[in-house]
Amino acid sequence: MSNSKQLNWDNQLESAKAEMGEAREENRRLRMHLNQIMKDYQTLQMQFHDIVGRGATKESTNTTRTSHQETEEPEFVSLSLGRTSSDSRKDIEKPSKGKEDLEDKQGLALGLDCKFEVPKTTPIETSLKLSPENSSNEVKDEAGETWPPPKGVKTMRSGDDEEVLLGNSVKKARVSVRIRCDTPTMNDGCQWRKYGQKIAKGNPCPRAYYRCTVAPSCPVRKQVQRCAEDMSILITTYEGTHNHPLAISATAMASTTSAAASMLSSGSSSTTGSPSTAITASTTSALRGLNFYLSDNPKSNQFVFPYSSISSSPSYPTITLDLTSSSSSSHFSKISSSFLSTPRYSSTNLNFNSWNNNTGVLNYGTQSQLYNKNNQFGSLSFSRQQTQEIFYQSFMQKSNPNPSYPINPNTSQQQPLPADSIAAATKAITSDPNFQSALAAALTSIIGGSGNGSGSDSGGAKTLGSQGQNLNLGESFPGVSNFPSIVPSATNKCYSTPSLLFSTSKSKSTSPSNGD
DNA sequence: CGTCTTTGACCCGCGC
DNA sequence: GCGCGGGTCAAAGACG
Repeated sequence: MSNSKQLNWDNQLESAKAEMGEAREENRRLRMHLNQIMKDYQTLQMQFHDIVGRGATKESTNTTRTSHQETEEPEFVSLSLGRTSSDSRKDIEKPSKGKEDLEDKQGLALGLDCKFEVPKTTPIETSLKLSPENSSNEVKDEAGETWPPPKGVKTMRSGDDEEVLLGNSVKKARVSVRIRCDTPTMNDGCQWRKYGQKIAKGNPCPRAYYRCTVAPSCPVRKQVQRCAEDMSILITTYEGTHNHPLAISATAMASTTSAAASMLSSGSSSTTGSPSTAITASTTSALRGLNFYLSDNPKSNQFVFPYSSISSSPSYPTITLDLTSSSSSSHFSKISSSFLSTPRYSSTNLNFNSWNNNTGVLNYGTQSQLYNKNNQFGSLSFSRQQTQEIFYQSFMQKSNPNPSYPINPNTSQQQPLPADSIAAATKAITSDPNFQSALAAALTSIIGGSGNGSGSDSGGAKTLGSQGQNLNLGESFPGVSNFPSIVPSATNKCYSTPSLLFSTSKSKSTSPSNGD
């Protein structure tokens, strides 16, 4: 009995080792990639700062920009809010494409470099995969109300030029984000001030109105409301484009919003309310960012929003990103599919449920298989508390795999964790809405990652500070100052876009320190 | 004391 | 024209 058992063990061990070996290699490769990406990022950042520093001659700098854009893209994308996408692509491709290409697919790049593989030339006619039913549904819910069309149509508010540019004939496009969140609002990296609250028809939950206060003239507003059917779902609707530099954590959402605006504007020309809309490359890229790397299928320019929908009511087109799922059990997969890839792949990607009991190791190892399949992040399995770090770690481990993070096959080997506890934790994660939102946020932020330098982000501390703080990755990652930030936070906080927002554990009181 | 949230009132657009 | 509903304003209160 013991013999056979041991044999069994040996076998398992061997296979595990083999897997680990593979994983290790992958790891190394990824690390290298990461390194390179970091370098690129830094370079770009520097250039970007350079440009920015030179000035606010931005208007006229367009020409200059183009030359620089290639490098500054990551940040630029965010700042330009979807208008630059097309340019951005350029740079994206620029960095050793061949290599990155791979990573691209792997999703490992996580948009650090904003590598949208958007088809270059010309706006792509992409068919948004939207479910009309959904769209109508959701939009009805949160976006159904009509926002005043301050900019394009009615009046040009101060500093709304951008919007006007985006769609003079289109009313403000809005982006609705549905996410599971316990907090009254999700931290999207911006600073908001509540200016009103109303009970909307058809929803017992009051709708709160927020205004971006990062810049006095910023036209961006958002509505926050809980879903009537599922109170755990927070629906945040954004409108407008920031007319100021954005905090790193805010860029994702911002770019999405503007991207949506542009997309919808372009789409509106064709058919409102039609499931498919013509999108410009820029839009795509931006939205992609929001979607956490939907699908990088080379074959498809298809802009896949597995859980998003577009609704173009005659005057107020809205994109709804559903980062939740109605079924609590599967909601995570939904999210994962949202940002990892198309649904068909999603299940394989984030194996929060797949715990290797035999080895007591989190399933990172299997990534080799999954990895090869679609390379979207590999398969990551986390234990709740470690998840955040793991996630983060997967980026950071570049130089020193932290033994305490089971994600690393090597380490896991050294530090087998009690399968039970981990399994339980994994389960917990899977079912923890907070984690989902945090994860989503993290991804978003990573993707949208860009200049946090503004500090506006942290400025949100006052308003949103309570909801979460950004701990600049730079802190823990000296080399990268503007790297996406990590936001350790209270368990029940939600983050929509901000950086690596990891809910749960860590220090929930990191707020004030970082931002500035 | 300053800032932010709350909340009732007001304004505006839309449908009937 | 009227009523309804959404969105915004702004005074008052709360909080740090």
